[in-house]
Amino acid sequence: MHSELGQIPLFHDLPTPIFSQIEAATVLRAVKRGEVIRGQGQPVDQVFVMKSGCCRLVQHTKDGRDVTLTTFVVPGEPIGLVIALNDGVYPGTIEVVKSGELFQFPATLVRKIVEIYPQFYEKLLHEVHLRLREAHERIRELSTERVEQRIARSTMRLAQKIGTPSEDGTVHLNIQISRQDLAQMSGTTLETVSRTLKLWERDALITTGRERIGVLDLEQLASIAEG
Amino acid sequence: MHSELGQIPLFHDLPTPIFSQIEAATVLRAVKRGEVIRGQGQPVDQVFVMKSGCCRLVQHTKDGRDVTLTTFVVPGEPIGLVIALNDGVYPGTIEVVKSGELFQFPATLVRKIVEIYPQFYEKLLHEVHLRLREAHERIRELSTERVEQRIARSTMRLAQKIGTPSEDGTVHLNIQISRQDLAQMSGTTLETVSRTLKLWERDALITTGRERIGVLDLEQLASIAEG
DNA sequence: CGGCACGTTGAAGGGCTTCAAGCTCTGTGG
DNA sequence: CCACAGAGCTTGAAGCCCTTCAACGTGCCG
Repeated sequence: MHSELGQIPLFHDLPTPIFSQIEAATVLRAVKRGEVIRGQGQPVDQVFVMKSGCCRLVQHTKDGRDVTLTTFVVPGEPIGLVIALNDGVYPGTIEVVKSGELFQFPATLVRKIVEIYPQFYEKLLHEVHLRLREAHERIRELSTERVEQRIARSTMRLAQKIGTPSEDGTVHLNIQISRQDLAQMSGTTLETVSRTLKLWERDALITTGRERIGVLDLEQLASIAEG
Repeated sequence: MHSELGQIPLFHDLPTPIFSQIEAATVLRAVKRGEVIRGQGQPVDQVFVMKSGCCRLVQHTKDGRDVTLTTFVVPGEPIGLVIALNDGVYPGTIEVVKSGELFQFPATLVRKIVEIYPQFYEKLLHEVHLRLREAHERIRELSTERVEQRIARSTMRLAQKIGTPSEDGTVHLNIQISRQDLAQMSGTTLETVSRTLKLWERDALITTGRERIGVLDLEQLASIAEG
């Protein structure tokens, strides 16, 4: 089976024997927008690597509010690999934001990889470290910044992670994203997001539509984010 | 030189040659409350492991506000080891909260450790993973919870990490901690912390004093944290 | 074309910040 | 030893940012 798993940087340096073993156990799975891959609190039995499309990690609170923990998981990035090493559970629901495909293989294989090839730890460490930095950033933002700044930052993060520039200079967020989604990423409410986007549209910073955002003036958005 | 470095779990399984090399390069450094070990943005030249006392990681914003990123770094925990692998800079100021001692050795040695003994990655990965979980928790709290809840959580986290129960059932936070400090950990202002602590004291949940907090009723504090 | 999810807009109000002034504790030096 | 300075703490008042609730648009799909 030729799964194209070898194209993922995470697996580039793996010795052939273990790589073949993973490849043999890997399923390529097509997922659709809205689909829930794994639920919050579920044991990590299978792990995933994005091939195309994208996902997010959402944490649900007792009183029914949702918080998006990560910026979107894009192709090449792993889901659950580190937790698999600790026999842990998913800290939130893995939800598909943009239809695509993901590689899936049993969590037990992760431990086999690092046993045979401990350098694999380095890649995982790098990945987790990046997410920690990002998390720290968000803690600072949530602690000190105003809502409008935080929405601006979320928008910019999206633009740089999944945006595709079109010929007219607009950065189009090539994804369906609702006011509610942005609110969960910024620690605010959908109403406030709606009002804020409306203001920005009036000032020609962005274009908006139903579950659609286009960034016109990234610089001014950045200046809002900075205060 | 007998540095007691071997007592740190992080270094338990290290092969003798590399351990000796580290031990030889390690300095035991006494630090006092208020001392700044390394500044935000400074390259990671030296790395540290707490031996006694404790530290915190504080991020400074442009407009002069401070945010405490980690709960306190307690004995046995490392500072800068992961960043040393990426030739990075300190993401915030390392500040001593309680006088004590820390081990210090050159950042370049960290790469040597993992080259010779890649399993060391596992320990680092575990450490970073714990902090990421904690960071995600705080993001959820900051996004969805009221100030009083967040102050309650900060207080409880402190109690469980550095608290020492005394005979009368009080959990004494064996550390000097100001209203301002708690505010930085909870994403609020010192005035709000002051008012909140006063309320709790009136209701016999805690005792307070200048830079001092004692927890009387951990359960009720928990119920406030939960809403 | 009707239903439904998403989005807009208004009004009310509250939680928290901000500013300000005064108080208390602690360590220090005369 | 005591006064004093300074850091930490308390308390009040004003007000704003944002949430919350509610009602009504609007776009999309079967």
